[in-house]
Amino acid sequence: MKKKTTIYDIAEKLNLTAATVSRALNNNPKISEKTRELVQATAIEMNYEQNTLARALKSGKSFNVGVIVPRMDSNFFASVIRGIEEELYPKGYHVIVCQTHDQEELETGNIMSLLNAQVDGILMSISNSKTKNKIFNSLSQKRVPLIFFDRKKDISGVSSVTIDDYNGSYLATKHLIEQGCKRIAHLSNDRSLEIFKNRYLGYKQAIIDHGLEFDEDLVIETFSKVAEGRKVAKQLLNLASPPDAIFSSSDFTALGAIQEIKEQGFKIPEDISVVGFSNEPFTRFMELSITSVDQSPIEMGRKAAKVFLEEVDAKDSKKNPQQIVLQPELIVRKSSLKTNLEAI
Amino acid sequence: MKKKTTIYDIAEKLNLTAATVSRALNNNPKISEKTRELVQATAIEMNYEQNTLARALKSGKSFNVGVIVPRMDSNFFASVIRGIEEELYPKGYHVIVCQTHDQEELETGNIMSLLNAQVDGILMSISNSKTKNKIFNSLSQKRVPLIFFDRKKDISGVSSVTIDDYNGSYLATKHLIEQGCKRIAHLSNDRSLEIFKNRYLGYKQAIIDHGLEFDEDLVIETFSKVAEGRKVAKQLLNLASPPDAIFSSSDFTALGAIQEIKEQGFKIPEDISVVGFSNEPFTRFMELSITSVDQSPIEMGRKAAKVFLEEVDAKDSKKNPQQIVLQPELIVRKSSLKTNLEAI
DNA sequence: TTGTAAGCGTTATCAA
DNA sequence: TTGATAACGCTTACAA
Repeated sequence: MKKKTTIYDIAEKLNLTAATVSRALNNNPKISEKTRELVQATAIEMNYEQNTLARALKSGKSFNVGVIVPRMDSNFFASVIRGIEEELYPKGYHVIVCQTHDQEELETGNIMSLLNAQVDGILMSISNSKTKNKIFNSLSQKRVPLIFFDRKKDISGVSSVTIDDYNGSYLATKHLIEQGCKRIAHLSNDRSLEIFKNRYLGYKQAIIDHGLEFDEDLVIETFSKVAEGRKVAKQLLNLASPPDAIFSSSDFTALGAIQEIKEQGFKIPEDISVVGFSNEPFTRFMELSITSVDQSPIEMGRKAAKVFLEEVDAKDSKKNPQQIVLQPELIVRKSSLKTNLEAI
Repeated sequence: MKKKTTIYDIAEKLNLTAATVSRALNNNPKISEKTRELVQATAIEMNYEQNTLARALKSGKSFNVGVIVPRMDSNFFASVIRGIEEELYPKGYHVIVCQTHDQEELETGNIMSLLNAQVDGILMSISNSKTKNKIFNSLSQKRVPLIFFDRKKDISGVSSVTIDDYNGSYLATKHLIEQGCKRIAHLSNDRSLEIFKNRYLGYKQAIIDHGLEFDEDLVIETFSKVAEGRKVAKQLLNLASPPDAIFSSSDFTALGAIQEIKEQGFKIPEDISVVGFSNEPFTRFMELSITSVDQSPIEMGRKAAKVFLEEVDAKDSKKNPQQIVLQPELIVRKSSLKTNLEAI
């Protein structure tokens, strides 16, 4: 194996010491311009590449950050990761992505794996399962910055970047009301997670603010799968007084609901309007495009990465945890737009 | 900061040396059973965690492998990554995922980044652009195993795990012929990539084998975007003698084609049948579900990871590059299944 | 401005 | 079976 060039090789060739070479390479001020240029030129000539492992061992940093997401094949999370990459690559960091598949064991396991891999920080969106705080405490003990995005937990001292789910939900529900809908059902999700709790609350408040009757029977807790959406829609359609609109906290359940509604012969949006959440690409591509709430995931990723950079630089000084909240945008499409407003 | 426990701490507490502790922890045979148990118990008690960085520095390995994919938000690549994870996590490796977004600069940049991060190997699916062989040569010079999956390049000494695209294509085309289609168009893609060349060739051969006329005008090269599918379908429908079926090398272009066909008032599959490739989840979820070719991505990932493990263990001994080819499966759905065969 | 030397946490080699 | 020591490649006081 062709040995890699080290700073010793450069030092030897130039009759200097490794220390000087190291300084020259790192643009340390305590060095002459001439030496610096000579060293840097020689480094290029000899194909020198820094051994990041050694630097990491010495500095205690790995220049890797871990990103933990429930899954990476959703457009939302993939886009957040993209945003994180955009911000972190230029700073010399690498991004290790792990998926939890919403399983608590995997979530805990991933955190431990990443810690073991010496990541300099963890950016994560927590899973549905109620991961114990214990593991997060061990993170702060080790002084590994933890930043939540999208799905957070309230842990003191931990920063987060989320969207205003409450407002997104409020906007979506208000839109349905303005389209003339009177009995709006809500497909909720594990409300021990803030995002789903807030989506529920925003929905509820919009109903109340507009003088409609809030009916708890129209709120169903399910989870983000197409098949679940079908199942739940079936339940709703069987009610004595079925809804004339469904606002889902997930695009996937919205899709399932749409399939079921159409199959039972109802028209969308005329009979029943549907709105989803997340603005997954398929909501745009469907024959019946789906109204949804966009969460600006790239922006979310970039913001989370910036917070990480601040915290990792802050070292031992007291942390000022930030709670950044982005504003969502309602994208109106066919599934809820009644062109003739006679329905009102 | 609470200092991490090192083997020195354990050694000190037990009046041993770090070397002995290291041996005990690594189940080195040259140690007494008693010491081993004592050390291991103490390690647990003191919350010892191995510093993988130091181990990496010493061994020259990082226990990280890099995975490069065009994008991670397609079900296909996400599933391959899942397969790789399943195989590699138990062996103590971590997986660093990078996306190229089909840009050559990013592809080259990612490889260099990963090398700089000291990955022990790279598993990749190459991008559409014609990445220069130079970068791959530098990989083999550094003795970093490179394994291609799905989208490969023929480089001597490099292993690959692919599916039999030729056969998948052949099956899909044959299926359309059996459904009574006579003029089958093919949406191709950059044929400098083997997968798309093979899908083209399988299609062509099936046409010829079944006595149909092969018409080069029915083959259109495009790229994997929904909007492209629409555009290309428009072209095809404008032909003097339009096709009665479209076999697309991508589910995304198939989807676009379907949108356009329906918009122009044709019926699917009666007037025009459509088959895609990759078995993305949306092909199943659409109101009009789409026939597609499944590529068993998880299996592909696992196989690729296994090849990596073999190569990384082989050390300096001569490599025996493997070319593993998996068999695809045709999943027939509504977009091509004519229930009444009167069309024949 | 440059050199010396210690140290980051391991593992491997040699000696005891 | 265990201990002492060097080495992996780099950074950084401290000394010159």
